[in-house]
Amino acid sequence: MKEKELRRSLAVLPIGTVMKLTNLTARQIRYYESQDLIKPERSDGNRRLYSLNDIDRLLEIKDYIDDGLNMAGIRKVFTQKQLEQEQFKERLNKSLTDDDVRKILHDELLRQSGFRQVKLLTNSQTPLQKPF
Amino acid sequence: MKEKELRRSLAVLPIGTVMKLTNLTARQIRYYESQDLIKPERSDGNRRLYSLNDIDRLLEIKDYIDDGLNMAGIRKVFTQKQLEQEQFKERLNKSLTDDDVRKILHDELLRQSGFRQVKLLTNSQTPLQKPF
DNA sequence: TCAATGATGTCATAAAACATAACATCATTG
DNA sequence: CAATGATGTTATGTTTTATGACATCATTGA
Repeated sequence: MKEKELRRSLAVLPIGTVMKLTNLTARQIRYYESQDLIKPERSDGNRRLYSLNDIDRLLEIKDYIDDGLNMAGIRKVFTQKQLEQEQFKERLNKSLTDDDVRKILHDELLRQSGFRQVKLLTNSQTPLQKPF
Repeated sequence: MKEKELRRSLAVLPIGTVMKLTNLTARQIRYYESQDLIKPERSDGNRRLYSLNDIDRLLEIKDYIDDGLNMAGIRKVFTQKQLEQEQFKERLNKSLTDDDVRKILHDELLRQSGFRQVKLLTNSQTPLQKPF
């Protein structure tokens, strides 16, 4: 999936392509940029370069405008969304490391047990075991 | 899936984007066009416009060149491939219409049976009926 | 070997696309 | 009604692209 993410964030589309893909005018697209709703990269010759993710974002902006939001409102929505996104990733990370710990623990115990059958009530460090 | 096909054949990418996406020079891309290996659309202002399918095709061309084929060879490969594609579709179509016939026949019989067990050899103009 | 061919590079020129900034328009709202 | 927000329009300068001509360099067939 990392491959796909990369493609989607590859900034290669000039503003003309973006216009066709979003049905927005260049004026609108640049204005949204001036309002910090989107931040395209630049080519060597200073041309704006957009990614597929940028396209998605512009379409999202269009939707919000249709819903009656103004630039400030959309900006808020985006920063809020980003916050949630970060929190989600953080939680995901945490749970993953917890899982790692569990896995490590499991392997450790497995090694200690020497692959013998688990006996309950042996002196203290009785290894847990899961049938694979 | 029709949606995706549409997107993939949407010609919106100018040659500069194609260069970045394929690592080919403009000279090469235009040359392959002059050799009938690819046929991009044109904008109102006569700029070449490529689709994602075109990108794929150009990458394919690159591969064939790496394999030692020349333009004529690649052209042959493509026309051959197209032939096979057409035959495949034809066969697919045929099988589909056969399937349609079967389905229609089945519905017909079902209707004639009036949801009773299908009895062969009844003459019966039994009224049609659809559940719900 | 040598000339022909194939693939690509490079250069020149004109046209199209783009960037930026300034001013115009038009609706909404305090 | 004046201020603000969103977008259109116009002007000017830069970058990209199209096309055609000529250059280079490797391969190949006679």
